[in-house]
Amino acid sequence: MEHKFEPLKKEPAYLKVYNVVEAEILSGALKEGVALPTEADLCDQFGLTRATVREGLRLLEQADLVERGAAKRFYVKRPDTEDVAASTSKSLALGGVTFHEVWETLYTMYPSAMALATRRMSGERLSQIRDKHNAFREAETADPGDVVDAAVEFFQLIAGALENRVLLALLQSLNLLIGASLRQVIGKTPKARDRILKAQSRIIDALESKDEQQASHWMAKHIDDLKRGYAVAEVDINRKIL
Amino acid sequence: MEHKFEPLKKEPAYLKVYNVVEAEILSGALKEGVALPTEADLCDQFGLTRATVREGLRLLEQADLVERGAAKRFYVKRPDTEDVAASTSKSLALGGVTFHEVWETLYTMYPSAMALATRRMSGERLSQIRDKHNAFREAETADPGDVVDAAVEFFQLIAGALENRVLLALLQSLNLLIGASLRQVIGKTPKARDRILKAQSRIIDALESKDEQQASHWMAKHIDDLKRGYAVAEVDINRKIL
DNA sequence: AGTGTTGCGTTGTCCGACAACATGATGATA
DNA sequence: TATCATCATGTTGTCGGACAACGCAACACT
Repeated sequence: MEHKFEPLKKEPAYLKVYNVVEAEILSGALKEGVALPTEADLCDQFGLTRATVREGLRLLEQADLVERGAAKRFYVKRPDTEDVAASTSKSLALGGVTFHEVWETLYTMYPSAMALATRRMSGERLSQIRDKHNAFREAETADPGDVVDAAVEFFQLIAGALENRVLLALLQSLNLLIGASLRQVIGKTPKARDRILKAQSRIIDALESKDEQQASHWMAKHIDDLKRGYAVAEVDINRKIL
Repeated sequence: MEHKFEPLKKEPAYLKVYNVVEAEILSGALKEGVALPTEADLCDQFGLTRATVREGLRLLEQADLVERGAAKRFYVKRPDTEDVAASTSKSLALGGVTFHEVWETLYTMYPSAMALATRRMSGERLSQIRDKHNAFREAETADPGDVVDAAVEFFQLIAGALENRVLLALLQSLNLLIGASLRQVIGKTPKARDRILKAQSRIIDALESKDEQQASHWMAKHIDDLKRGYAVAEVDINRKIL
């Protein structure tokens, strides 16, 4: 038996730049908000040329680990749930997921999240939700886009009430996807606004009376209703959302 | 009241490269698997120099939209759920989520996913799960790392059985996080292996008899058990997993 | 106060160059 | 003829230096 050697990796220098800086951020050596050295300084410290260092910086940029700040300098930034959700949902949408997959995920996750949301919902958040709901009701907008925005925002507020960044990130991704998919059918479903309003109202009532089962129940109904919207709009539920 | 103007943005050329190529991939003009033009060709086509084009390529690379293939060329690639999950979980872990947040998400999502998994589980997948389970049982490994791997793989197989890429991507992120968090406590929980084996066995039984409620129930128990592991290992559940 | 001006540091882009490497063609050898 | 070594070519990774555009701060001016 011969000894097997690992294919020794010689990662390009620009990747090393990325890895080193990422590790420093991870380890806490580079704290959030501090400015990265200028490109010229990085060149000195790494012993590389600007072209190479800059390629590494592009990787950091795309990874959302740094952010352009004052004077175009880079500042360290830990990606927040919104960034994570945005890139996740973008990749998924791009990957060609179907209406059905999005809907089913919604149907699987949200009702069970509602139990937690009901327990953890603060009075402050609840009144915020109620306010948004009322604003949506009173703004008698005919613009389908506004309806989608209001529907998605409702989900966002619920997700935020969970006080859990992991759940939040996952549900936010989902919310973006549901927004993208709703946008494609909302124009053809005239009664959508009323149905959404009614569903939200029932869910809010359940939240106010701290009734976990009712909250779950009406959320499931709400999501089921969204599915009916696809049928009304006559979109094939197995079509890709993009 | 003064009129407010949008801050007019002039994106740098390397970003334009990224956006243009991304749009081409999205629109389908660049199909998966086809090779990107060489850097020199891209320079000609965009009217830019290699340094600039390469910065754009680094963005595409980090976004997982292209992949190095034969002869180091770039090939178009739509990100699959594994890539999405990896970057999602990495960002979250980096964002400093706690053991409790990860655990709570598991507890919220998996039991309700089990109902769907039970319905959709194919005989083939089920026997695959059973095989892995038996292999884990018979490999009387003492290596804590192997135990974690087996536990995570079990979750992965369940998630895969859902036949839903959105759910899969979300649960995969979660699986990576649970792996990372388990790795930190498994060494201090000597009975973990047995408890995990027993839990898996019960879940598999429920899956075989197509009993959704039992599957949900034992999965909830399983996850609850994982939480007990944190207590045994005396880790503060509100600590960050990294 | 508010408004030019000037200067400096930094980033965005360009040019040209070369070594390292993979691929495919060429040629030598059995 | 088949196999293997060698070389030419194309592509990427890295380098060095260069310059324009831009942001910021300090200053001078009204």
